[in-house]
Amino acid sequence: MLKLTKKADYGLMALKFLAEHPETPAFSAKDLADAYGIPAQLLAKILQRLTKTGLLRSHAGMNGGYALAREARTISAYEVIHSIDGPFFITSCTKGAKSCELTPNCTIKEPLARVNETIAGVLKSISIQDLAEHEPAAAKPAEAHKLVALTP
Amino acid sequence: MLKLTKKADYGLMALKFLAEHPETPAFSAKDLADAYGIPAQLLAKILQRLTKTGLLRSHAGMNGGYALAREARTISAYEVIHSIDGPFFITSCTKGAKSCELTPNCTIKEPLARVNETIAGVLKSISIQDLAEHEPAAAKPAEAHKLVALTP
DNA sequence: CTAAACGCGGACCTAACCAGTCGGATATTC
DNA sequence: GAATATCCGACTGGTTAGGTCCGCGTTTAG
Repeated sequence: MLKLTKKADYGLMALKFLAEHPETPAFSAKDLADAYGIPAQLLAKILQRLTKTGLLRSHAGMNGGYALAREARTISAYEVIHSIDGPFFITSCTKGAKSCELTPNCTIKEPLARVNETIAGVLKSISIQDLAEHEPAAAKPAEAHKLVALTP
Repeated sequence: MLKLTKKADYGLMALKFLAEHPETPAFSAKDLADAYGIPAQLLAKILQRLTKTGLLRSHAGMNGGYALAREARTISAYEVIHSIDGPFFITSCTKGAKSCELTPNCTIKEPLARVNETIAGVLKSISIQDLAEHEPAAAKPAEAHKLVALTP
């Protein structure tokens, strides 16, 4: 179906919320969960993952919580999704040294991998800041065809 | 995880195979399944779907089978995937009249919808013929930034 | 005309995976 | 030391993808 998980959605929402409130030093998982009606414990685990991957900074104890580790402008949607859902690939053939297990000539995989990179490129070009601003100005046309061109 | 289903993969493989053998009038589901080591009955159902959506032409009886309904150049990967997996959306919020059920301001959905359209555009720009040719020349740079530009 | 080869299509099963929960441990502040 | 946090593994329940089975309609070869 080509859709990303709710966890990734939640993660993006939370980061977007943090980007919209830069003055506040930290938000607890519960604060963020309440803001969007997300199950608190679930969001907590997501935020923990984002902390482990270096996108968030956490602080335990009272008045603790989470804050962006970097500037919102420098955090891409790709990083968030990748942190939560792991590496994604369009091709269901799991990549790596072993190509398609049984299928000998899965030549379909190759052009689809280009598509995959294109999507990744688009996602990388979108920052959390872009999400926070309602007017989404992203993906400069200058590098657009570099992203989309399938012939290197 | 953002990956398309095996069924869609199988469908693309089958269409690619048909595009590579335009001289042969028809291939049975079993022929195509054997060519790639795909479960025959499963591929059969996929091909039936593609027939219903008008991408393939079927012929029952002996020496029957499937053939492309149109020229390979005019069949896009998007159509194939859409036929098999149905409409896909990046956002896990199921679209439609009802927006995000509980979440009041899921502003994240809007820019992600742009990404969704971008992906769809890339997929639409790739034809079965492109898959069949090993050297994949797709997505003319001319319309590239039209696809990627998130600000209309 | 009959049987083999084929497409058609519903019902069904199963294994994986996502979403969400529970419970406990550790850290920090007051 | 009590309240408020993060941290983290384990467990469960529901959905869906992947795959199978079986019976039916159609066509063609012999």
